[in-house]
Amino acid sequence: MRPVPAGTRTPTRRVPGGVRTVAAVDDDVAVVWFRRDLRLADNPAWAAATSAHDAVVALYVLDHRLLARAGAFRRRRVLHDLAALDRALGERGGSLRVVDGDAAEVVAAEAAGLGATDVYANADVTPYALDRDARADAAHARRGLELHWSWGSLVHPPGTVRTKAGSLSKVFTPFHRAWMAAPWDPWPGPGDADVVHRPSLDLPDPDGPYPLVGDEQGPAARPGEDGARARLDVFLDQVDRYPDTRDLPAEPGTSQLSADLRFGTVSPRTVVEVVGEATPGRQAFVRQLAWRDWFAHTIALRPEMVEHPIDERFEGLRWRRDDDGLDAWREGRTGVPLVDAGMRQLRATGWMHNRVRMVAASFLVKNMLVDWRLGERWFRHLLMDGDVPQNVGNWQWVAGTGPDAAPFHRVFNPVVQGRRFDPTGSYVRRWVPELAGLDASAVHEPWRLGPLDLAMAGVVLGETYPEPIVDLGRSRQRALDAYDEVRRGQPPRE
DNA sequence: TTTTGAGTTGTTCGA
DNA sequence: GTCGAACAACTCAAA
Repeated sequence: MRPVPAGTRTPTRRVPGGVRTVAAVDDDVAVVWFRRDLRLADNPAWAAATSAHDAVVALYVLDHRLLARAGAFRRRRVLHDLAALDRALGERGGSLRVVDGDAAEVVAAEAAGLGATDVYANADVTPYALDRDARADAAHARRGLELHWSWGSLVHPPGTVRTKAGSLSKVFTPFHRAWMAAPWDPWPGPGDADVVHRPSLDLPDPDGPYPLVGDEQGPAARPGEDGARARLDVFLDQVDRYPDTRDLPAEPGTSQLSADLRFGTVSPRTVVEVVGEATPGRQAFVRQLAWRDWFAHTIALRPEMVEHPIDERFEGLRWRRDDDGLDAWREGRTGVPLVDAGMRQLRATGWMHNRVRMVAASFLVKNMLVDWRLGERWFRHLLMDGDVPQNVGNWQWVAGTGPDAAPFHRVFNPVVQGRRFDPTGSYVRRWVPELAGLDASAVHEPWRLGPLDLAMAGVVLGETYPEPIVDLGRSRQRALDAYDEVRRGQPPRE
């Protein structure tokens, strides 16, 4: 990195009419490559660049391959977050320069075109990102540029939370202990470099002509750092009740920060610092962020887990092919109310309550005996917070194919889960309105009512609402048998 | 090396 | 309906 020459500082100028100019060519300009860290506060790459250089260009590369794959909710969210970042940069006299192309090549070309020698970015852990970033390293090296990496998306970077033997724990609890004890050097604050305005592509219209899957009725959450901070403030008022409300899908008991953490509109360290550990509720919430780090660290070490069960024995499990069932699951018409409610919430809003994610995932993998990878793909597509390490990690956890496998099989019973966590049935009634006439005692298992009682509630099973596509008891046993077979290494029986 | 303790989020059964 | 006990019975971390 070039030392900052004294006396060459050229402030970005505003000319009459509000058109901002490009910084002078002889400025010491660096590039900050934004990716999943769409914030200026508590952003190590941003801090490093703005501290070491006179001026910075904020760069974002539209990856149309990723945008096309993302569901409409996530795509909308990231485009709104980018617009918010652009506004925040505007307040510093600059803007976000948006380009498209192959990021690995484009970033280096942009830096070279600016006469910059240094590029700053926060690292990522997915196989896709690792490949792209390795190619970016090579492209920068070819041009004689330096690409500086920081960690900004995790509380602790991969490799820094170890067991006594120096490895990454395969069990969460010891990881959590080590994670809590890991030392904390706060990330440095930003410097006062000028933020340069560069001509830019327009951001795609967030509501533009991409194919839609859901019905797009989701609430328009406030994007960007301001939105994240507002959500954090709301959550702080209720975090002390978190242990009591976190599992109730009808209550606003969770932080609603998942998409913010996904796109980096808030720093996970900021969240940990602000929440603190003063009460059991705060401790329980911070523990969730340790899970987030744990899955990221695990995938950094085992990138193949995106496509393959960590426990290789499960490659041999004979998953059922059930195209109609998979469609029913996706569309929220399995006939199992809590599952259907969650799947419809996902389609309609791009978000599903975590408790219900577990129940819906368990239903697909255990009761339907469908390969977890198909469910993972669907969730990842639709979730606004869809994030490979988190989604894959949680799906493998539910499937029992991943780390931290319990010594025995856990098959969630969606009726029991519904009675326990949606005791009034209000969550089900909200998302499965055709069951709205059923009371709390019947809404989680309408098939237990007689036709007369159902008719009085306006329900005709098989017509207004499906019969369950599987028998919960029998399908549970089928899953236990299939899992036993695999775990005991027995050859498949014919 | 061996041993011991323990494991996010569960289910079912019977009193 | 609620509650406590029984179930399951593997793998990892750490002493």
